[in-house]
Amino acid sequence: MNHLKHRSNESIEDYLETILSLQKKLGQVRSIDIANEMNFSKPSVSVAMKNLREKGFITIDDAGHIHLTESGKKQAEDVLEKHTILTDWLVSLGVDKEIASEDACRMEHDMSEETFTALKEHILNSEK
Amino acid sequence: MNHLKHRSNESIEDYLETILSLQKKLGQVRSIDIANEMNFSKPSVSVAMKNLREKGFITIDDAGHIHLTESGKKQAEDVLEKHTILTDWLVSLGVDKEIASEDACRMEHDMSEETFTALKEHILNSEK
DNA sequence: TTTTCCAGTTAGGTTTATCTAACTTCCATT
DNA sequence: AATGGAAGTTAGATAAACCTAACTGGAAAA
Repeated sequence: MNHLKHRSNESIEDYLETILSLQKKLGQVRSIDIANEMNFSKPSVSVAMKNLREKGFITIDDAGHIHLTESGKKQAEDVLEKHTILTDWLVSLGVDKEIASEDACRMEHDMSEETFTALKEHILNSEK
Repeated sequence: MNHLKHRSNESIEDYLETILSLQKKLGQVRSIDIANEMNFSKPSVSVAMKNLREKGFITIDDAGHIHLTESGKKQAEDVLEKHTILTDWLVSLGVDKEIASEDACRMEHDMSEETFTALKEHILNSEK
């Protein structure tokens, strides 16, 4: 058992994923939309957005609309892909959709690339 | 996407799992053994053990040996089972053993009972 | 017997990510 | 023009889980 690596940026990944998801759903994204979606307070999101901006994952325009940068978008897409694939797969195993999504939301941050690749391969083979 | 439930007692589960695992490996378990195994400082473990004791998951005898209570043992066994099954399964998908164990160590806290049951079922069916 | 070492504890500090309260700004309505 | 509401920010609090430094207490070694 190894207890070294630990959820370095789960919070960041969650925000980026939510931004991308809201972008698809609403067309544009403001802090308040994120707060509503994630059930966080406005200040929490405000501070988190400042952090994401400083890390170069998003920009915020004069209207307060949030845009993913290249690196932000890449990370968001990675996480969202994991979320989607995990959820669909769990549902295909018979897990309730709601629960599958909740579990995926946590597992998506914990899987190494290697494990994710192997899982995708496995799903592909199972479909045949 | 649901952002409500969040890793309530991952730390506790990790400690309980380690205690059970060390119990099997060493026969008896002291705080220092846990600190060494998990690469945590002595004070961190000391405080965590106080917490586990207060929650009724362990007892500590005069010699400083740590024993799981019924409820502690049950939870430890649950987590350890998840760890083992997840690791074995990932390995069977071609994931490197070391990485599989690391990923399992994190994912084991993320899966609902429902998901875990479905996964076990799936593994069973795949073996046929 | 004295010293040294090891296990454990206490005190206090750090980081992360949340919260509430209270403020600012701006826009829209009256 | 004044008021009210919505979005965002700032300040300060909190909780969890780790850390280091420094202490205690007992057992083994000198």
